[in-house]
Amino acid sequence: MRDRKRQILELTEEYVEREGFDSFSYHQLSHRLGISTASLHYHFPKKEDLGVALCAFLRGRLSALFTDISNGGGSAWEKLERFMDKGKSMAKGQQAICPISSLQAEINVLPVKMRQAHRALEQFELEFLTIILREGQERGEMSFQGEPQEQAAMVASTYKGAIQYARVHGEKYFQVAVQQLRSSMRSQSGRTLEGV
Amino acid sequence: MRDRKRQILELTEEYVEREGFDSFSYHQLSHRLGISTASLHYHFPKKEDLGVALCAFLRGRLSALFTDISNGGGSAWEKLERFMDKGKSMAKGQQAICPISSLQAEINVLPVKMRQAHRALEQFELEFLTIILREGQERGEMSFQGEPQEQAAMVASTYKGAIQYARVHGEKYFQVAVQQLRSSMRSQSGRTLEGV
DNA sequence: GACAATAGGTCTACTAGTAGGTAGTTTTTG
DNA sequence: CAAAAACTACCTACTAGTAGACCTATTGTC
Repeated sequence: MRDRKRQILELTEEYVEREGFDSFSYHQLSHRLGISTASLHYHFPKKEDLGVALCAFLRGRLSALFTDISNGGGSAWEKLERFMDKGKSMAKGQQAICPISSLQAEINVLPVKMRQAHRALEQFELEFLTIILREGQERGEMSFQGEPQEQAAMVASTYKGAIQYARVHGEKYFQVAVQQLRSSMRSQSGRTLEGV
Repeated sequence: MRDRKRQILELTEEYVEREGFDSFSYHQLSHRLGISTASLHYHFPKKEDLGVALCAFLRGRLSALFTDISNGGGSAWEKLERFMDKGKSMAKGQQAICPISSLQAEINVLPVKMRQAHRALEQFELEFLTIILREGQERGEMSFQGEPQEQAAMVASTYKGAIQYARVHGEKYFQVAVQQLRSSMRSQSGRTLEGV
């Protein structure tokens, strides 16, 4: 089995999304996979190694998504929606939050190498979001004050924060928060019209 | 010492803000306070008890803050700023996030009683935020589509999310995100003016 | 084709450390 | 004195991590 590593990483992601990196154990992982903890240590000697590999894994998927969105065409709004699609399914599935947010929340108890990998991952995500917002602003599709980079900070906070809130207060919380976010960026002329 | 309990709770809050509830131990607490872990167990038999007490402690402080803000007068904007002041100092002090957000992030690994206490705490906070936003909207100070309750979901997500992001990306991240949040709610006439 | 040799992956069995928690005793304090 | 608050000493459970044996599929060699 060459994809055992992948299998482990996918399960790790699941646990990170639901419990956080510090809260799951090699024992839980091994039990679910039907192998021993020693086998897990064979693939990822230290838990830190597993964590860094997870960051790389997430980055790969994120990168593919961004390429996909960029090449897919459509308006900036459509791109933003595709960017936020994952969060929608997370809030729906319940119990899970964005793995990047999960790592962010426990950043102070994470091994140093993981912090660096996480930070780069987050930077990467913010830069892509900035590109979408810049396009939206330049084309006059989206309306906001300040620089696209600044607006990206707000959009990311709202989006990730809403996913986290949704786990406690229900799926609807996410939908409502994101709807308000959309309204706040709707171009001036559309601001008095009814919702999307 | 009658305020030993308070002392423990304050230190617990500090740890929750920096590391999370699951990641700190009675040993750390006892070491910092110069007492034994058994003494800690005397005041709070189970860690769950400490967690529930922390929620009550936080609720008390929050309640006092809300009363203070409500009685303090001023515009809805001024009230919102005072609501968000705590986050400002957190982003500045670095290393800390809102304790309520911290608990929110690890909600799935928290004892059941803590989840209930946390949920109520969050509801309480959201309701107060809703009141401020309703006042802002009714007085024409703030501009947003939809119900105040819906906007509160977005504002809370943005605010809490920004504090969390700031711990990784620096204080400025929080300031920028909140500035964009303000801009998005500035009444129509002011929207084309320069920032606050 | 037969025969090692090798490497990948897994196992059992173990270590050391730390977590939360308890029992029973002693000290401090009103 | 009596209650509150602290202590010493311990237990059990679980954590990450290690050592070394074992199996099995491929591969190079005669």
